[in-house]
Amino acid sequence: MMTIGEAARTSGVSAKMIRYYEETGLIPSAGRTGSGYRTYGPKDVQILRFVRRARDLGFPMEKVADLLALWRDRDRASADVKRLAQDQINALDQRIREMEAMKASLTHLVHCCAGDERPDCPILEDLGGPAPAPSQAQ
Amino acid sequence: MMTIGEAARTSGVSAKMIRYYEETGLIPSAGRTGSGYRTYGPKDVQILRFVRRARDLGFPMEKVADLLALWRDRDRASADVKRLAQDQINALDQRIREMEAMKASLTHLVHCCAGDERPDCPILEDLGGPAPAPSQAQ
DNA sequence: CTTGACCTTCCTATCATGGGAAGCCCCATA
DNA sequence: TATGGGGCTTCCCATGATAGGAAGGTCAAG
Repeated sequence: MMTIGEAARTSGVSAKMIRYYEETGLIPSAGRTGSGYRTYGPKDVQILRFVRRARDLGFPMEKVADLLALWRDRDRASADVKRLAQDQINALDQRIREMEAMKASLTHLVHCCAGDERPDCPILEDLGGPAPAPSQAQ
Repeated sequence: MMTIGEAARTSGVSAKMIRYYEETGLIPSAGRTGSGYRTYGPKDVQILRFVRRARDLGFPMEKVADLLALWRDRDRASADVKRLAQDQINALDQRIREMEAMKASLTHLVHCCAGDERPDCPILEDLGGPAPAPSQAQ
């Protein structure tokens, strides 16, 4: 049995976050010593490490909760886990594409900008330019 | 002169956000009618559109403020603008790389998972696995 | 018994945005 | 002129995941 500080060090989850995860119900409430200190065993640390790794893969906490539930369920179907993982890949892909689009726009603008001591700048001209014509789209 | 609602529609920035930008000093305080309604002219809408576009390129509000300052400064050096844009490209690149790494890990795990009705799942095994050996790194 | 490290709870902030309530204002129409 | 509906105002709250800090209790080593 260890204190929250030791559990934090061995799991890679900060003590702050461990308490937060407990408060929100993501993880079960830790045991307590007579004086109120939380206590953690190897199993608890494993759960925390699980959460940590799922977060490192970009899963939002809600999905981490789903993964934890499947992990605990010995009768799960691996298809359910795989679907969660695939959904997360798709979500990442979506965000990557959005950022790639931003990057492409910026890269174009940067290539058009002299980048010298003169004030003329196509980047600012683009940002401050007129609204694109609505082109009578219905 | 238009109301905040019209300014929102023509600039693409919500009325909520226009008030927030004003409150935080990103944009100058709007004029007011006798009865307290904010008023916006074409110049104000142009500023709002500028902010909107910079945000669409992923600039954090702090950098948007820097861009606005350069935009207003007729003696700016385009090099300063270009540097901000390049920094933003680098920041995007960083985040894209992080997400690509997550995606690669997940893709590997997904390929290893049967995805059927059986409970055996390498994804969960990986998440719940033991801590990687510290390998006596100093 | 003191000291310092650790634990507890509670409150605050972040970043950018949306939601909603309570109340005032403006305009058009009956 | 009265009324109704939509728009405006301010103020408060929530998000998601995390960090910071204050005030106070606890533990262990010296």
